Amino acid sequence: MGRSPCCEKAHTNKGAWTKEEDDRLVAYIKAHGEGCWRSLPKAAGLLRCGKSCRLRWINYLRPDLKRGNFTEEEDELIIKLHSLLGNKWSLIAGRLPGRTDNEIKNYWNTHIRRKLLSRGIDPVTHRPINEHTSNITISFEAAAAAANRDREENKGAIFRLEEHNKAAAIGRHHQNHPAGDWGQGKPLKCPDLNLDLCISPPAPCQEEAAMVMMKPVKREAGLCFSCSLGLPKSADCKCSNFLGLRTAMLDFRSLEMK
DNA sequence: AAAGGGTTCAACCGCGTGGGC
DNA sequence: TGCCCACGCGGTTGAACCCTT
Repeated sequence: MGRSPCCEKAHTNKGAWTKEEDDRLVAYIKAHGEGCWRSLPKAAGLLRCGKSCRLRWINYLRPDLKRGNFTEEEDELIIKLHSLLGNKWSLIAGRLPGRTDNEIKNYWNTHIRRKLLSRGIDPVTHRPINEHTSNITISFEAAAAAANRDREENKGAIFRLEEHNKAAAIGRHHQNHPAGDWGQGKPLKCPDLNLDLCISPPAPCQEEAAMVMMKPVKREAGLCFSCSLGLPKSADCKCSNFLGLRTAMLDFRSLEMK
């Protein structure tokens, strides 16, 4: 027994949307707002399933969509976020106002993957393609192991810093790789965001960080350009945020929350 | 000009999750 | 506590378009 279908497929249209269908959907949502996708098609007089309506609205009809080509700035931000979050397209989209997860996913698969490959970077691991693949550190699954290995390699220095930061109930953003080094022809290293994701019970201010993470970043909301891209702080930077996070210990479970 | 292969992207599909009962 | 339902997500598909020969 399979899962029951989300709608009565025999009486629904499929494939490309017509102008008339678009108009009906837009008019209905303008009048009644988003939500109740299952009942929306019938109410709006559309022969579509709710899922299809939702997707059409979110990916194409929403008035706040940016559309048009991605900028270099957006490219680099997507790459950095992907190295941090993996294929969490909705989370990545949440950091790019006006862009949808579907759009970013498609753009990644068609443009950025190739761009990274041409730079000699594995788009999955964000490591140089010829580097030994056992050193993957970008996934959440590997984060704890990577943190341990980093501690070993740095003879405890990072660990002490972590302990210090834990005590101060703030996270870490110790970073000393010039952003310009990345992808500029030198031996390529993965963009070392150095977020050192840790699995730990939330400290008091983590909840605040989690709340911040649930909302899309608006760059004008106190983030300088460098911080919004995850680059090292500039001399005149006064931000206490990184990628929309307060510099708190980042609990990856918070990242998953919406 | 036409054929064929490659690319892009809108849309679909199935599963996981969380809330309500 | 367990079930059901609706929603949201990520992977996949396929039609339309583009490019090369």
